[in-house]
Amino acid sequence: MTAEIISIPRAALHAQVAHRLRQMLVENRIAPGAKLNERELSEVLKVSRTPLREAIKMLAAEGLVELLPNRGAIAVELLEADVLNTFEVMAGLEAQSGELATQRITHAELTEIKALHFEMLAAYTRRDLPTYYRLNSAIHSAINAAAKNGVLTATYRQVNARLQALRFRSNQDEDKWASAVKEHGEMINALQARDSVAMREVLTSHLNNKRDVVIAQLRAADAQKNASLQSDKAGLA
Amino acid sequence: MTAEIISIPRAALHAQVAHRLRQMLVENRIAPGAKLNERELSEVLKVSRTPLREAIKMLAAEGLVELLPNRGAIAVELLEADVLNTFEVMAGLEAQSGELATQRITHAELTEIKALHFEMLAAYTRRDLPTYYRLNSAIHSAINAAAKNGVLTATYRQVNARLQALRFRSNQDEDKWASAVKEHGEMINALQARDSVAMREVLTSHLNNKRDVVIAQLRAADAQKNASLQSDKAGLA
DNA sequence: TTTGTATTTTTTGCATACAAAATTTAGACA
DNA sequence: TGTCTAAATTTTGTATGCAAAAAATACAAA
Repeated sequence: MTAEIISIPRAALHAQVAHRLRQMLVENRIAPGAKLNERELSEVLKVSRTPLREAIKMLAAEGLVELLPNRGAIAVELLEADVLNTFEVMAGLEAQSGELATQRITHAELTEIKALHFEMLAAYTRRDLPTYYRLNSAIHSAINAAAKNGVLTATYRQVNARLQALRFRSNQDEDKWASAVKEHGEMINALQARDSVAMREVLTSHLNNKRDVVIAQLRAADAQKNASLQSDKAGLA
Repeated sequence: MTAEIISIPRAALHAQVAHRLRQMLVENRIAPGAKLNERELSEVLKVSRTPLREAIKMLAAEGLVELLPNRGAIAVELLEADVLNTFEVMAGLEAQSGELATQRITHAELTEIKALHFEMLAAYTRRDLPTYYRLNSAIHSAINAAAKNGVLTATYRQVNARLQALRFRSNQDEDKWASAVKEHGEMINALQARDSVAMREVLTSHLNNKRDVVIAQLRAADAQKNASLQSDKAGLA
């Protein structure tokens, strides 16, 4: 008797590589604007260049890297304008997800989202940022899933992927954090009341607030960087 | 003096191949569900399998083909549910484009859209379907461009690409066509009045109507196919 | 005929090899 | 020292080769 059928034919190499690269990009282990050297990466990931290149092409189609003719690929660099644009689209997608979710969510789904919400409140109370983030994005995904539209989910995932790289280096401002939690409460209420207008509104402003937090962080990081560049220069002079 | 820099380094092979495959998929020259045989395609396109495979991976990331582990790629088959989902997302994206366009459109852009609209009316009057379609999609693209959000444009293009394959085999019902034209007039008015609420509404219902037309065509085509299968069976019996 | 199985053929997936382009380095000259 | 040019090196892009998996075929048994 063969034990449970061996297979589970683990993902093809190019898919594995794409996954790992995606992770590296999102975690900023590959800096924005940095070149993806094929020989180097193929050594690190221990695969030949063929599946590596296939993976890079997928990431290019996803918008995570940019292809320069005869010069390989670089990790995309998100200028402030890009971030604003991305959040604008995300706001639209989340608003639509929420709106549809109020119409299509099942009792079980709503129950689960409420449970996640309480878990998130616990993480918030403990100021446990990693857990908070995890639950936060789980809730947003659950709302999206409740909209019962696979195309919307795929689109949402793809657009959101670009922002992950930014979110990674973020620690919250207390006031903003408090309002984000409050907004989440309002989402639950709107969902429960099946109030699609309210849902759209709260999600739109929620995303706008997220956008403001991220932009503020970006600017702070930029100022930091410029300051240190300045002091370097002074040191050299 | 070097004459103008020779370059124009025409797109890399994998990009050309991706372009041609995209076209073949959209024009239904590769049937939905059909397998993409690598050897065969590489002979037809006169390239080796390497850039071909890279192109296929890009199309997979774009959602135009599906990758089956160890079994290559197949052209995605859009079930009715997928079509509905795609139109739902497109409606959201178009509504957002229109809304933003009312806020950001320039005088020159509006003027050009009006001109395109009149050209489209001419094509409609002549019942020149191909020209009508071309102008129709030019107008929608122009509205999208007026929203001044590159991420929105990219997302719009990608989601829309899936539908192109369907639109291709469509000839209009007279009444539906008339209302589509009327809705386009309302768009122009809303844009001119910078009325974002009206713009959102007209685009949403415009897309819903498009959806209904496409679904009706799909069902008609399906019925046709089933009928002919039935008669084949009868012929054999 | 159908069904199951073994064998052949085809096809995919990955690695390697080679060509072309870009980058870097070295050297000549001012 | 600085700058331009040319050779060397590196890197990307494409083709080819080989192994493993899937599909097709042939054949035996019910």
